[in-house]
Amino acid sequence: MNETSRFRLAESRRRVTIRDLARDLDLSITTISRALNGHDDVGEATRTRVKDRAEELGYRPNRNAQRLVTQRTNCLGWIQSAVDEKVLDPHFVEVMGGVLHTAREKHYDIMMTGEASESQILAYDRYVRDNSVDGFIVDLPRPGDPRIDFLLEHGAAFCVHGRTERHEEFSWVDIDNAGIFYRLIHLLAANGHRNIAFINGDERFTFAAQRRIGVRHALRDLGLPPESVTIHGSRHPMGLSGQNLTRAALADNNVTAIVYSSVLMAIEGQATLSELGREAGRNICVATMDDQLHYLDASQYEGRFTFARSSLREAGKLIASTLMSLCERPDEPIQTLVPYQFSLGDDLDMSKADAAVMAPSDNVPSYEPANNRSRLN
Amino acid sequence: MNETSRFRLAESRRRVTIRDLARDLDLSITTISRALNGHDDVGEATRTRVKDRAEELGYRPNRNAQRLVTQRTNCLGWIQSAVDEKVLDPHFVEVMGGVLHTAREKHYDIMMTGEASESQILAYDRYVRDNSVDGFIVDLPRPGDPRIDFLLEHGAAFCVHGRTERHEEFSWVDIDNAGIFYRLIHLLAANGHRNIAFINGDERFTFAAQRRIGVRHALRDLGLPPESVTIHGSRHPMGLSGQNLTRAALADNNVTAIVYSSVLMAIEGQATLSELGREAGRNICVATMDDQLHYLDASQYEGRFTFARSSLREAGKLIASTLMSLCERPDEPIQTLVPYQFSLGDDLDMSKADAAVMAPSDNVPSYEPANNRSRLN
DNA sequence: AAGCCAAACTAAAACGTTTCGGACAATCCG
DNA sequence: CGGATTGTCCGAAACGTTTTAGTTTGGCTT
Repeated sequence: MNETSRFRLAESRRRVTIRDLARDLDLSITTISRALNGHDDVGEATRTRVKDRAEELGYRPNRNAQRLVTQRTNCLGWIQSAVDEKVLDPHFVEVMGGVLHTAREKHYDIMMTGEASESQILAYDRYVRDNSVDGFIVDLPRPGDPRIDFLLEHGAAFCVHGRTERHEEFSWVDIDNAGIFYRLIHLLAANGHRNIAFINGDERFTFAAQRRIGVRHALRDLGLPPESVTIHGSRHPMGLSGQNLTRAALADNNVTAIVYSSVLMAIEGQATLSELGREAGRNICVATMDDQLHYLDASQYEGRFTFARSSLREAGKLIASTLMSLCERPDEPIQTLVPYQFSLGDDLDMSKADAAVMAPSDNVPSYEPANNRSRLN
Repeated sequence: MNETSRFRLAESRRRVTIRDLARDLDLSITTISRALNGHDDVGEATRTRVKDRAEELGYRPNRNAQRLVTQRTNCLGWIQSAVDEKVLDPHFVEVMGGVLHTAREKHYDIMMTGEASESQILAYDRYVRDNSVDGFIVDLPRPGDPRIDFLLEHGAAFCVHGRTERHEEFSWVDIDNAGIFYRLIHLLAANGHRNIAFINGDERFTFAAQRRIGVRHALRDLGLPPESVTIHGSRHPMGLSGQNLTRAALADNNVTAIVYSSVLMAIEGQATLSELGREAGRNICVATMDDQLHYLDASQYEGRFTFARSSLREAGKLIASTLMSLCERPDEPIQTLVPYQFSLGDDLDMSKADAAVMAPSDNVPSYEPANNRSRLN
């Protein structure tokens, strides 16, 4: 291959720019731009001519040039906290599926980054300042989460999956964690269960802390002693698997019901139940949150388990659409409660419970901080 | 708040640019840039002065301006095929954890996008042309995968997690799927198992197809009839859960061993085994691929299961580093086989098997296409 | 026929960087 | 002491868009 042909190849490989297109069509760059972007000051004939030729030549506007001049990126940032320590879990992909789905519809991309927890805030800071993204998705909030303070401080657009303090001030998508578990306990109690094991998620996160609060309030309102429900640690850290936790829960022979915070743990626990001669729906009552993890097939246990069902994928879709509309016109915070439904096992009877309490639709989105310590400001 | 103070606020909120910094330090823009980027034609005194002041003012170079002028984005594209139909599964997050970890180290971000399968190639095309990313991660290749042909055609940088046809021509990270399952069958046969159930992954993907080939070759080399191993469909589509498949496998009472393609299925199947009065390691032999899913705790089954263990997270790290070095100097394809180890259950004896066959270290990276149909070109 | 208006188009500035080619001193060498 | 060398710094062009503030053209009024 001689120099000339190599040059030609390189030349032909060059990406076609708006200038090339303008020269080719003998029009100004301005007209090309405005034709392609649908402005109304360009004739219909010209517009189709431009569009057709652009298609033919495979012209794509350079995203970075666009972003530079418009100051908008059409990218949503999603910073993964502590990729090493934190376990990206199966629930996460479910949310991500929803986010990607809806983001794509509006031609947004997701910019994802892992970050050690010490440098977390720095990562947000960097992205805010260097024009990498238009807004942020914030995952798994904790009580007093510094990310939220930071983002509010800097006036950045963001949507939180979950709630924590200051939740009136920012946009979020969440389920009624407290309410769901309040009602689950209520339902179990109404069906005669007085010795319940509760296997919660990681209570350093607000979602799990809220669930525990829901349980506590249920007992209080039912006038039952706190010991009616024993709490069996969280799924994390590693080693506290569904199997282990289930075994620990059933060490007390009086336990008649187990409430799981995740269907994944419930399924893991199944083997242990069998080994111990327990059968869900017959001699042990199993209730669990069902996040509708696509990969798992929870329908297997329909009728044997009691489910509180809510779609994490749906939550992901809502997070994305919330954040995108926030990026486009940031006015009031947008706050969405994702609905859920109960699906009872054959061993439970809904009619025994107070209908007014059980109806999720009557629910006033309840949230209360895990503790009342005054916030730093 | 009056107009003036509002203006001031807005003004002070303006992101600081290199021009601001230059004016502030009474230096040229060029010098700022070169000082910050470590060029050697700027005095040490000036360099520290610039760096300190940049830090003070919180200056961050506008990424989009940088990307525009350098023609490099420091972004890796990861296009998720068919977010709706394809199930983003727990294995995926594990790989992602590794990718994010290593990408972050070298200051790369991951640009993620979901795309319906019809428009898949279009999405790659767009990203290639519009300067969105420097290279691509390609997931879950299938036989004759059009994405690979396309990317080779366009000379784009990419790294595939897995192999398929033309694997000599591109960069990949993979495990020896065929070899692993070849040896697993060999091991089981050497320990007297003559009726084995194999629960494979989705055979539309090469990883699962390769595993099946490994099984077939093992039987051939051992001189055992093909019926010695029955294949029980894949995990997908939905509804074929670990429970269902395990039940189907044990419908044949003569089955003495089950080989799972994923530890997730193996764990799901545990409940079913218990129900059927089988106990792993005692009256049923369970062997499984263990991808070291962080969220699961497979150590529970140490000694009862036989594991072929390989880290998906490690694979993710390798994918990222491969792709990044490809982006920086694209020369020869980089091809990496991720190692694995066996961890035998107490019911199996390694010494009964031919050591020469079992040693993974002796393995010649084997790959053969699932079928021999000639490729379209 | 002059003036006006709308429709269709465009030149040039701007976005915020990096880099090329040079400029200007101070130092070194013979 | 003059010329070459070295160490620092800088002006201007370039990257590929969008947008502002027009200009041109032709038809329509009156």
